[in-house]
Amino acid sequence: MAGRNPRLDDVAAKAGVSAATVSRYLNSPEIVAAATGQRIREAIDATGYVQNLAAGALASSRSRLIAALVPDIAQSMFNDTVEAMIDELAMDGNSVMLSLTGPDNHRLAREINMALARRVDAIILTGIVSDTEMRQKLRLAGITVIETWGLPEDPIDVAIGFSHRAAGEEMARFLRQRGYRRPHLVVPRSTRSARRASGFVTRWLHDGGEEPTRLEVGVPSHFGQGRLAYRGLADLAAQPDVVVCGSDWIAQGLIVEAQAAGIRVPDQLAVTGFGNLRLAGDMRPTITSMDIDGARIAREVLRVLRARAAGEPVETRIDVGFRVIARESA
Amino acid sequence: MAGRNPRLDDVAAKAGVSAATVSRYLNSPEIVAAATGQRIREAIDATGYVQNLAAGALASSRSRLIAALVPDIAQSMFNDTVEAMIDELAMDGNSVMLSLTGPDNHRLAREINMALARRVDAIILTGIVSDTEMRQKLRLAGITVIETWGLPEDPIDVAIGFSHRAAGEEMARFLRQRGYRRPHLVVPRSTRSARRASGFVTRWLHDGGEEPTRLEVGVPSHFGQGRLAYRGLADLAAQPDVVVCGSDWIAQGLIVEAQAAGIRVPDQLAVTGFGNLRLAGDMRPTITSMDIDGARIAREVLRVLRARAAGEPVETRIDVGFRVIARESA
DNA sequence: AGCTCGAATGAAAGCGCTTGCAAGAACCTT
DNA sequence: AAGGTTCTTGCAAGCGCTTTCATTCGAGCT
Repeated sequence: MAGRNPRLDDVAAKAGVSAATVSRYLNSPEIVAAATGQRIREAIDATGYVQNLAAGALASSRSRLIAALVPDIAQSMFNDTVEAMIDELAMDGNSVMLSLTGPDNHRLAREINMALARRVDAIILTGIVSDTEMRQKLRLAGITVIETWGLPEDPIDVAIGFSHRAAGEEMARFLRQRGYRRPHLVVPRSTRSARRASGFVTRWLHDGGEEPTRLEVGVPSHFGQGRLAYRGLADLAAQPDVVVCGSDWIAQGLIVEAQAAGIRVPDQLAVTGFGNLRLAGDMRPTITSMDIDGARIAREVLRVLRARAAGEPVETRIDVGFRVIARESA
Repeated sequence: MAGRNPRLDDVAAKAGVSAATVSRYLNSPEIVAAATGQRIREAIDATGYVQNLAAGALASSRSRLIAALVPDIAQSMFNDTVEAMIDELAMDGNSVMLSLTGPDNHRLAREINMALARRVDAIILTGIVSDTEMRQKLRLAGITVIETWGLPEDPIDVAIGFSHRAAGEEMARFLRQRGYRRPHLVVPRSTRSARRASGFVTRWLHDGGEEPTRLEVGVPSHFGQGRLAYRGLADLAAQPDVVVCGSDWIAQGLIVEAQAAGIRVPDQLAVTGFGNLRLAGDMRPTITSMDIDGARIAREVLRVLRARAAGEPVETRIDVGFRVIARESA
């Protein structure tokens, strides 16, 4: 032992083979003879050897590290997706480096540079990178770059998501069909929310409705903002018949506040959310929301990564769609 | 250029210095002459060089990678702490590898091995590792291991947290003093929750109360469980006057369900949560909860890591305490 | 002028693994 | 039995950086 950690050589010596063979056994057991494998396994146990992936990464220029960049995890609609991804990537022997880019993607550039410096095998972005220079840098990096939760015309590499504009339009269509006439939008200050709101308004006007009122709220979205949003209604000239919230949390907070004020939802005021989080189905009343299949996004990410690893071609734009989940609140 | 990525050598050649100097400039700019630094900076820009941290890690045996193991991130009280940690560690040039160990720390062993194989500089665990063999392995790894959110007698290395038992006792004392007589406990199936419940009961009985009723619920905790918990009350022989929930989410769900059933909180039924999440203060009624300073845990983690890096000694048990936040719900 | 000392830099030996190339062994095939 | 395959395995050259040790150079001192 002599203090230092056992290396491949030590295992090799003990097993009576070369380091190369041990390396092969570790990476693709099936190509070494069964008997040899057995001896190597024993040698590993005997020495207490722990593979050094850092050295392996350098030698093979495959780090098995994947960077996932998200704005935050404290209150994020992406958490389920991120969790599913981490889970599944771990199955393939990858590790996920989670980087927080902060509100407005504040630290995006820095975190991308960090990921590149670590020679990650892939970078998974939440949302779309707008900075042209950064996009170029990522293109040149020669690794898989996946943009999720959005669907740009011209992805950096691969995009997996849906059209926020179309989702907004769909919600407008849905509410109009249900007979609502005066929607009020509660819009978090993010590009994605803005796009949905814009889609909503376009469609609403197109269908003959009047310009909806709106309130902008900060990000990340949370329960408390729903309460604020409810109070904001008092300032409106005409009261809305439905409040379209940028997230289920906001919708939930708004409902609680409305109820505390003695307002019945949806009889006196209807509410919709976005994201179809678990709580949307659990709330009283249950919340009408827009479902995005986060697990599907995670699966597609995995599929793309595997295809790339196998050298197969992949689509560059994968639309996972969305759908309105009609419940009690609207 | 010739296709391959520029290396340290390329930068060195361009700047007219040796690779060693460029390396020094990159890692501690202050030790190279100002003029040389300037030339190196220009050479880096000119070549578009991106540092290869994987190679650096191998050569220096410092990966600047830190593993954070948490049960999940979808619905977790630790998210704020984890977020604060990732944020701050990033400032120091570290990256965080986030591993999900799953309910019951299902995949804990695997993820620890992975972290060790990547030669992380430190491992931050959520909760306490119970497996003796694993504890031993971590001790021998020779890296900083921080257990958080708990305070074992004999930490693997460093523990930063609080006594769950004491927190439970404190809640019992608080409620008793407020005049409640029949508490009902809603206990998530986790070691930590169980310990708090146990502390609560001990203290409650000690103070002359009767054995509280209880309901176990699955993990991770979420809003929907609060609703279920409320319905579970119907099965009780005697109705409680206060429901002590294992998390704020459960408390929130329970309140919503109670209100939907026409029960006034806290007049007819009081409720307490745990964690003092933001929503506890935002809910109607606001939720009485137990505050754990997650940001403080993050700060202490950082302090320990820095002290270790500087070779200074550190305490092995850091108690961040807890405190009851009395609000409207109880 | 001669000497010491610190600052700045270079040379070179790794860090621990992967992998292309090649050779030996074992097994067929005709 | 010779020639051809297919498996297994070893050799050795890296992967791109860090760091020890040694060297150079100029400044400060006597």
